[in-house]
Amino acid sequence: MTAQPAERQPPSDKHQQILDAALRVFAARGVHGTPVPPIAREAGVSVGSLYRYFDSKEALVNALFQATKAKLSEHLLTGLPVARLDRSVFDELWHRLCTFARQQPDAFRFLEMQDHHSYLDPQSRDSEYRLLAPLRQIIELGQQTGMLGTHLRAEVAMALFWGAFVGLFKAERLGYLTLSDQDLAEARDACWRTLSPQRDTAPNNRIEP
Amino acid sequence: MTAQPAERQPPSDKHQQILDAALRVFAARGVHGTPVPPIAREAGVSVGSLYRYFDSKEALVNALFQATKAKLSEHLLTGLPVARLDRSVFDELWHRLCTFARQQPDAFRFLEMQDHHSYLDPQSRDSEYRLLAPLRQIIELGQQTGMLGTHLRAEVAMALFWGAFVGLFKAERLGYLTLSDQDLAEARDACWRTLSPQRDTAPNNRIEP
DNA sequence: TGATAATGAATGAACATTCATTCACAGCCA
DNA sequence: TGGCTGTGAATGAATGTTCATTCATTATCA
Repeated sequence: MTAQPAERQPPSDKHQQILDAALRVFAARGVHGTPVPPIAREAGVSVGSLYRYFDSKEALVNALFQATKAKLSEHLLTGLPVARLDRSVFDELWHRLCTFARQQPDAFRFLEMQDHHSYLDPQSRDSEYRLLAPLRQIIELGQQTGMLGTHLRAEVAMALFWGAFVGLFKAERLGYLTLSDQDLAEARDACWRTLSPQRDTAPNNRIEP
Repeated sequence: MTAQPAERQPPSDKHQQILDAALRVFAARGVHGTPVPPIAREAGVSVGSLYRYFDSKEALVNALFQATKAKLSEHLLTGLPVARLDRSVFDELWHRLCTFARQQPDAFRFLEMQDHHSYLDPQSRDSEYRLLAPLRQIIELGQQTGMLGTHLRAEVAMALFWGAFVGLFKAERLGYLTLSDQDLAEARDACWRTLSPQRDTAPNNRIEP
């Protein structure tokens, strides 16, 4: 993008400073609830500068959404062995979800909040799909190879799983609980049991090998 | 305008009309994203009248939140047999959740949206607790009577379950899937399996009868 | 010096809230 | 009966505030 070789600190990247600040403020107060001047203040720049880097608040929201979505996609999917979905891959995916939610709580929250939907342009909505599609593919693959049960349609399985994970961290953020590592491991096991083939009550609907 | 003495419609309750309209508009556009005049228009009253019934937008949001939360509590808990949590009680609870989400989608959405949190007063936050506390008690009871597994702390189990359910309908609202009755039944079974005692991998930690 | 970046007060649009006025009707009087 | 009046709900233009955005000015640097 820029051709500067040297910049020690990344002061060149006011662009990035602004995105970072916006993420913090949006995560705390929502998009509709956040005026532009506080974003600039948080980023340590003037309002005018902010508008030098982003055409409008809407453009800022969309850029932030896509960047954050891409960061999550990369964090979850990069190098993930997707040839098959067995227990170890599932555990790895869970671990990555947890580290993202823990290390980048603002990003996680921002992506899950709904109040920016009216701002999002088609490209942002696409970026949503670029995360969800691979995840669904992984689940479908798991079902085809018999590692996951087929008692749930893949879309339904994904909605349940994703919702459960989000619910966990949402409950923590709202102060209803505090998640220990053991809690997370137990929740992971519970989710795996939900997705894995039924052993007792289900009729035989396994796929021929 | 009309001089009818016997009020056929219940125009007496402008209060209720305004609450109903606000629910519709908030569910569609969010609280921060909704100006007051559209609410009044949707309710068929003037802005001035709205302010006769509610001191401020904030007061309206809080009244609506508490009323809606109470409606959900009543829908879920009234007459629910809570002496024990067995499969039939769980199914009944699931059924009630589904009918609420289906019949009152605006109410369901409004309660789940986060963007009104900055508006909520302590009393509204209390009303949140009045729904969650009984649900957690039910889960704890289920664990004590051995109907539910103890592999998850009750708070964690609740967060997973609630999150999964919300995720299901959120995915439908966003157009990622369409939930058939069969999907809902299968999701219900999957959630029950998540909560019920582990049969294969768990050590014996049942409670003495 | 000229070009580019940064600034924050200024601008106008959109907002929440108010209030002077209208309106419908019940009670009252002649 | 027909007109007069007090009352309080209803109205929406007016008000002051907050917002997103602009731009004249200043600072920076090559």
